[in-house]
Amino acid sequence: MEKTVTPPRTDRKTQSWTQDPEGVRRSILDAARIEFVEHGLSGARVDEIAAKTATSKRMIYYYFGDKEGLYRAVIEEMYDRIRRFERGLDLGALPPDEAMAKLAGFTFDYHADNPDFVRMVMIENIHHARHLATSTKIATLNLSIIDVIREIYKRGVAEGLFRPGIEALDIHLTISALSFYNVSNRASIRQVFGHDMGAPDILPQRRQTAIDTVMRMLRA
Amino acid sequence: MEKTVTPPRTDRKTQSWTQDPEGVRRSILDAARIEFVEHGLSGARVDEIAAKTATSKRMIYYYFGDKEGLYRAVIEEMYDRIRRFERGLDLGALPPDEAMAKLAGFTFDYHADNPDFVRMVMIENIHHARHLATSTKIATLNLSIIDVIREIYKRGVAEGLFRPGIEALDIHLTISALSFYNVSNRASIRQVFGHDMGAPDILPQRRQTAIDTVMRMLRA
DNA sequence: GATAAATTGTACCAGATGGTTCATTTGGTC
DNA sequence: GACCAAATGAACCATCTGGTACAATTTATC
Repeated sequence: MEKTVTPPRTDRKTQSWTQDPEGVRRSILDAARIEFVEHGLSGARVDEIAAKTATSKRMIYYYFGDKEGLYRAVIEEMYDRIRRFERGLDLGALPPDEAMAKLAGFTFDYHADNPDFVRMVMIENIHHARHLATSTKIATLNLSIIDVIREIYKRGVAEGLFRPGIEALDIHLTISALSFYNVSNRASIRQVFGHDMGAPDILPQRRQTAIDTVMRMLRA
Repeated sequence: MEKTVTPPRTDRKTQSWTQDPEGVRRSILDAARIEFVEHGLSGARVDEIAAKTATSKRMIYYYFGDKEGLYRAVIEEMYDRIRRFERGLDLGALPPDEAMAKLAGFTFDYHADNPDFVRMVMIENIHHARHLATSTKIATLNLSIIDVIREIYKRGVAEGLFRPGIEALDIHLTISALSFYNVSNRASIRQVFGHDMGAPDILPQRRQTAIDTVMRMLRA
C-alpha cells in the first residue's frame, strides 16, 4: 500500500477568494435542509451536502461542528419559521368561529405548502425528538399557539358558539393531526388507496373537510 | 499490505447444530423489526440486527438477499398484520353510529398499542413508500377497510343518522389522522407542549376526543 | 503595513458497514 | 448409507463516510 509521504505540493495554486461567512452559512443550511429532508439524519451524506453547497465540506465542520450540529441548526431554523408564522396570525379581531376556521385553514395550508417542515418533524420524531430536546433555542418558546387557541375558544364559549369543556391543546392537536397526516402519509396513502392527497383537485376538498371537522368538534 | 493467504484453519471446530429455517427466519425478522423501528432503514445496522439474532449475519443474506429485502419483509409482515386486524372487525351487526364509533375506537387503540407499526409507516413515508410500491404482496390488497366504512356510512345515511355527501376515504383519513398523529408525533408533542400523549392518564381523554370528533363529523 | 483572528482550501484517514467467499454440516430421499 | 440440496459457520473485504491535519489566505484593527 504505497504510502504517499506528505506529498510535495509544490504547485499549490495560490487562489483567491472573498470571505462571506453569512453567505456560506446560508448556502450550507440550504443544502443541508434539502439533503436531510430527503434522506433523514442517518441517510444524509455530508459529502453530498458539501457537493450541493457553494463551498466545501471543511466549512460545514467549521461552522456547525459535526453532522448532528448541522441537523440541529436546520431543525431550529424550521421551528423558528413556523413560530414566526404562528405569531404572525392576527385573529383577535374576528368573531370566534371565523377565527377558528381561519386558523384551521392557515394551519392546513402551512403544512400543505411546507412538506419539508412536515418531513423534518417526522424525522425528528423517529429520533424521539432528541435534538429538539437538546436545542436551547427551541426549549423556551412555541407555546403561543396554544394561548391563541385558548383565547379564541374562550370567546366562543362565552358567546355560546362553542361547547364548553374542551382543552386548548386538544383543539390544537386535532387541527394539527388533520393538517399533518395528509402530508406526512401522502406516499403511503397514494400507494394503498391510489389517491394523491397533494393533487390540486383533491387537496381543497380535504382542506374543507378538515376545517369542517374542527368546527363541528367545537360547536355547541 | 501483508496478504493473509487463505489461512490454515487447521483447528476448525467441528461444531454441530440443528436446522430450523422457520425459526431462523422468525428470529431475524423479529430482530430486524426492532432495529428498523428504532433507527430507520439507513440508520439500522445489519451487524446489529445479526447480533440481536439467534443466528448470524450470513443467514440474513441467505434468507433476505440484502438489507432492503429484509426491510421489505418487515414492512410486509406489519401490513399483513393490520390487514388481518381490519378484516377481523365485525361491525355489520351494529347500528351505524355504534359501528362507526367502535371502528374509530378500535383504530385508535390499534395505533396506540402498536407504535412499532406507526413508526414503520413513518419511516416508509420518509422513503416515499418506495418499498410499499415494489412489494408484490401489498399491492393488491388493503382496500377492505374503505368498503367497511362505506357500508356503515351508507346505512347511517339511510337511517338519517349521518349527513350525506361524505367520501368513505375522507372518513377513513380522519379516523387515521386522529389515531396516528398522537403516536407518530408523541416525542415532539411532549417536547414542545410538555404533555405525553401516551401517558395512561391522558390517552383515554384523547381517545374519546378522537371518537367524538369523528362522530360529530358524520352526524346529520 | 504589521499583526492577529477569522475564514477557507486540499489532501487525507481510521473506522464503520454492507456484502461476500469458501467450506462445512444437516436432513431428506432412494 | 450414498447422494444432494438446503442450511449454516467463520473469516474476510472493498468501499463508503464522518471527521481531521495542516497550511494558506483574507480582513479588521491599530
